Amino acid sequence: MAKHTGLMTIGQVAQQVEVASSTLRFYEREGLIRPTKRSKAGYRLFDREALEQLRFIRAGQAIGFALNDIKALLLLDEETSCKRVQRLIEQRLVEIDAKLVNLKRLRSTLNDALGRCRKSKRGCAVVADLKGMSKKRKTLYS
Amino acid sequence: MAKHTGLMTIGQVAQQVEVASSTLRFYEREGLIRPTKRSKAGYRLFDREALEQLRFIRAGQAIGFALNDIKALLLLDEETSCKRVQRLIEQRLVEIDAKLVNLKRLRSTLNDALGRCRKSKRGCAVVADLKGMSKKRKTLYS
DNA sequence: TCTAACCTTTAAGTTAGGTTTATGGTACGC
DNA sequence: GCGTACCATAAACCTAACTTAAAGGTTAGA
Repeated sequence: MAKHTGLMTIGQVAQQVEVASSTLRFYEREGLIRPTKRSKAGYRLFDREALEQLRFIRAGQAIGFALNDIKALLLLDEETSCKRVQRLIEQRLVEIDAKLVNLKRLRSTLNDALGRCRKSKRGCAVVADLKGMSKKRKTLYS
Repeated sequence: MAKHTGLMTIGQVAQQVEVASSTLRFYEREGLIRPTKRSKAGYRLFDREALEQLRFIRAGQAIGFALNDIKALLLLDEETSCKRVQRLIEQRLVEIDAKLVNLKRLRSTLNDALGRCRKSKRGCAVVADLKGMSKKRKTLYS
C-alpha cells in the first residue's frame, strides 16, 4: 500500500498520533485536516506534515482551546501577525486565573469540611456546609 | 394564587433561586426536587423548603458535583453516616489538585509564550510552541 | 369579557467532541 | 481464491444539563 511515496493511510496516522480513525474523519469534516490525496480506491493518504498538524491540534486541545479556536490558529499560518494569537492567549490566561482562584477557594472549603466531617460523630459537616454556601458566594467553580 | 398557604408557583420559585422554570421541571424529572403539591388545575406548588433544597443543589453544582452526585447527597439526609460523602469529597479533592497542577503549568507555558510573542517581529512564538509541545507532555489541562 | 402572563405536557433540539452502526468496497498473506 | 484486516460513506447515537417548540389550559386584572 502506498508503495514508496511516504504516504500513510488513515489507520497508520491514527496509530502514530494515538487517536481513532473515526476522529480523523471527524476532524476532516470539521475542516481541521485534509488528506494529501486519495488512493485510486478512495483511501485517504496523508504525508508526514499531517502528523505535525495533528500534534498541533492535540497540543492546542491540551491547553484548553476549542477545535474552532485551533482551526483559526491553523489558518493563520506562521507568517501572519500574531495579534490574534496574542488575544486568544490573553483570553485563555484570564480564564485560567479565574479558574485557579476558584479552585483554590473550593479546595480549602472542601478540605475544611472534610476535616470536620472526619471528626464529627453524627450529622455531616459537608452537607451542612453546602446548605449554607449559596448564601455566601456566587461561583466557586468554573 | 395559593392564597394564604405559603406556597409558590414554579415561576416564583424560579425567580427566587434564579433558574428557569424549565430547569425546575427538568430537576423534577431527574428526581432532584418534588413539588409539595399540585393546585386544582395541576400547577406545581412549592414550599419554602424547596428553596433550601434548590440552593443546596446549586451550591453542589458550584463546587463541581454532577447532578447525580447531588441526588445521592440529597438522599443521604443528615442523619446518615457521612462515609459516602467523605469519599465523594476526597475524590473531588484529588481531581481539584490535579487540575491545579495542570492549570499552573499551563499558565506559565502560555505566559512565557506570550512574552516571547510580544517581542518577536515576525512568526508566532505561541504557534511555534504548540508545534513542539506535544513531544514534551501528555496533558496540560483537564 | 378580554387579554396578557402564567401554567401544563410531550417531544425534540442544543453544544462539544467525538463514537457507533450499517453497508459495502479493498488489500494482503497463504 | 479465501479470509481477515483495513478502508469508505451516511447517519445515528453518546453525555450533561438544559432549552425550545407545539398545543393547549388557567388566572388575575382592567
